[in-house]
Amino acid sequence: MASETLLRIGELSRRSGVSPELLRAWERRYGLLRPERSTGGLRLYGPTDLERVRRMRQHLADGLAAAEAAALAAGPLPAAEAGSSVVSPVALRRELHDAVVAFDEHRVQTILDGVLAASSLDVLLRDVVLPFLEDLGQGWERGQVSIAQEHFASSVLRGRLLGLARGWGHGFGPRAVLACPPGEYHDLGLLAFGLALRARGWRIAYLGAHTPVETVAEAADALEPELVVLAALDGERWSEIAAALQALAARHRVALGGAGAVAAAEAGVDLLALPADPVAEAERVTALVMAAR
Amino acid sequence: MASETLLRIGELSRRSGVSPELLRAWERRYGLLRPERSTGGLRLYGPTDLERVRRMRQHLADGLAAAEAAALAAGPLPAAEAGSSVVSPVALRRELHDAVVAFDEHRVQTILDGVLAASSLDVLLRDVVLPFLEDLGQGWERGQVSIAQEHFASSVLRGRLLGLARGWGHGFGPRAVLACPPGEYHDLGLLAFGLALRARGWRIAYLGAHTPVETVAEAADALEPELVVLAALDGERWSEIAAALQALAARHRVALGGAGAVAAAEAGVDLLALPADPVAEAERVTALVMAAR
Amino acid sequence: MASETLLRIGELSRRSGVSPELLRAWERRYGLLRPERSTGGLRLYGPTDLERVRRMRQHLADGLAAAEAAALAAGPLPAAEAGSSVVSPVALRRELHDAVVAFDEHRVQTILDGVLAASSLDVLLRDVVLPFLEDLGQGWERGQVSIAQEHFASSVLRGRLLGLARGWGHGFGPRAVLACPPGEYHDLGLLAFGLALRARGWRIAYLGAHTPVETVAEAADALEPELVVLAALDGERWSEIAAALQALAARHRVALGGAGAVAAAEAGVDLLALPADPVAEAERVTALVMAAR
DNA sequence: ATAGGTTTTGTCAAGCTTTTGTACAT
DNA sequence: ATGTACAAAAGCTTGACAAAACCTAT
Repeated sequence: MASETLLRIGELSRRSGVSPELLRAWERRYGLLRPERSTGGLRLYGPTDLERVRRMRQHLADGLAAAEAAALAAGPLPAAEAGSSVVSPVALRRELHDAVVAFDEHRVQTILDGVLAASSLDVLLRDVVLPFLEDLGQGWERGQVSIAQEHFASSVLRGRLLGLARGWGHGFGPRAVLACPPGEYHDLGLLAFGLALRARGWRIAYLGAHTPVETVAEAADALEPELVVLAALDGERWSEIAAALQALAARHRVALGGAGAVAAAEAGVDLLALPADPVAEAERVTALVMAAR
Repeated sequence: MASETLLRIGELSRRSGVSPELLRAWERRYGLLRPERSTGGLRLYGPTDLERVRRMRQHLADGLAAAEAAALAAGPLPAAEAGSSVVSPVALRRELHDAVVAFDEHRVQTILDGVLAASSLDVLLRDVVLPFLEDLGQGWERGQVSIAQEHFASSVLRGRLLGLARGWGHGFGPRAVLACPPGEYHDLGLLAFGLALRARGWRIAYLGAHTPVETVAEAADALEPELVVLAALDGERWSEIAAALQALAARHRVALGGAGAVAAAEAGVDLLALPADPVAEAERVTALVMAAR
Repeated sequence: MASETLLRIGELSRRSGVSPELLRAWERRYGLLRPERSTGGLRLYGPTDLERVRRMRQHLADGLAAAEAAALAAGPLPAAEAGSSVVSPVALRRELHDAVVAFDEHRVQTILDGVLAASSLDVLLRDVVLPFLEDLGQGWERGQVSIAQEHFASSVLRGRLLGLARGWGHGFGPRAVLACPPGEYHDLGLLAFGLALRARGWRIAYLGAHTPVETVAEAADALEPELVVLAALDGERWSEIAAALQALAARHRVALGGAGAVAAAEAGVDLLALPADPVAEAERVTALVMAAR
């Protein structure tokens, strides 16, 4: 606790990636940091200052003006970062794992409640649920989890994510139609993508697993969405539906996610690939659509 | 209410299918509409005007002279169809149907909210959701609903039911392990059965669609439930897994639900059939288990 | 409320997809937005402005004239859209407060629906409803909330919680008899406790506010519950009924909740105090009963 | 239905100011 | 380390303009 590591401006600059001049400018103009001074007048920064600078940069990356970013970053640190019960995503995933192994649905729910209360939806998806699903998808190579537990976990998570999805068709943002291609029954990643889009203002029409491309086309023709997204864990799915995809892409903007999406997208015309994780791709796609308007 | 949507003539024309010139002619000749005017003199039509134009067209199609048609259509609108506070299940299903056809997720949720506020879970399941699913399952013989809308509806309902299922693994009651056999992906009926059990105090472990019988056995061996339930819409599923079912029934009490469940249960030993609707069967099974205690 | 994210026009443009020039034109011509200004005169937009712009665009897409679209979009935001998917408990309580002050029952229900869909019942009770009631009581003391508003909030919340309580006497778990002592009319905390118990599998018999201890004893003698719970906000209630409580505790396990419960429990024999919040106490009591089984 | 004039609305430009990262002199 | 300077980026106001939509009258 008492071991206070005080950094000088050069070290803070190196750790934060912000030039010393700029750090001084932020201090002078916005009072972002209030470093102590050495007897010789050198700035000495405490451990929270680095976190403040990181928040400043995050807000700038979000598009806020420097003055606004600083006003937000200079405020008190939210409890999550302040120190007490900072549970790492890794620890959370292990807790989830234990709860699933015990078929303890209530504990799973409680853990998710905790994450949701302490952080954002993005964090829940990117750092907890999706990595956890990745483990699931890899067949639990350590052999500690049975198929039964995998089914159980899927069910509970699907319920939770669909709960967060309530009302996601409502509003005024751009529309997206989401579906998995025929034969693909793993829709949790797509669900997460839908939630990440929703958090960015989109309206979602969700068709779920195992949907024929013609069916997707019907919905797209009816709704005229800004984006149609198909996602599959299994890269085999794409080749069988290449022709139908092309027909769809002729009338709508179509994106492909999941394994093999890049290859499948390159094999066609006017197909957008979503190779990265759902949250990142939601961010990217949103920027893209906003720019196109 | 200040929130009145005023349309200009072009939009009214688009929505009514009547050319702007004709709309103006009807106004001049018969006084069919009395639009407000913008400061610049443009016509601004209120929400009732569209209805008036539709009535005008209907009367014309019925063979009335334009002057007569206008005289009828210009009259006051009959009291809106709004109102009826106590809604019959049939009306609710039609409302649900309309909302699904429009891909209006929010409306679906609102309708379900209303049912849940006014009645019990049993009513929601037995009289609304399950009959509605039945219609879905019959392929919407009237041809008014596409596969896309069926997928959409399944998704929304699954989310809703899973939301009601939260915490259903917790408590003191008898345990049930629920799953659909391999190849069966329609799990909404099973979900409804689980909820009906939960409302009667059971603890539920839900494995969901497409679960190998061996996987069900794993879970059952781990949890030692009072009851294991497999359900399938597709009666074909049972024969392929008859042997595995017998092995399971040797160690646990096993019940089969859905189409062909009676035949499948009679073909084996110690298999309980659940032929009636999920709510009724939940009641029966509960009585059975209580008696056995 | 220092943590308000203010956007400059460029960022609002990027997020909404509307050019800065057009945003300024909409402001000048229709007063769509009323941004604050920086000291230098730059426009600074609040978080609701983005939603307003989205609504404007939607109305335009629906065919409304810009002037009409703006008139609709400039109005107050409906509760459902105001918040993004996941909101902090603090923000939720503020929203609830606003809805109650406006006597807007539908908005209250919508807010509660959202919490219930996104989180568990425990969260609804522990982090939203109960703190909200606490705030409301204090607001009333300080004269910021009228008695009418408090009554309104109580009745709406009671209706909602009772709706969730449907069927809670059913099942297999341990039984609990719940009541408030004579003179005590605030039963919402007790209701919340009952729901938290129910979520843990208990069967609840609820006698409600202002119940003579003899009446509680009658019910307890008939039902032989694992636990009898009396709760009062007003600590004065206990002394008058100390003797009757002792008689009850001789035949049943009795717990006391609410203000002064600890003192009252210590003043007697075999009385269990429930000093913490209802959810935590429900958890504790359940563990206790499970251990005893 | 057409013609000729008006209103509405999105876009653009010119000239000036504010904001902000970086550089430089002390 | 401090303080000042500077220039690019972003923003402000005013004014104008043209295409689309709409008006009246013939």
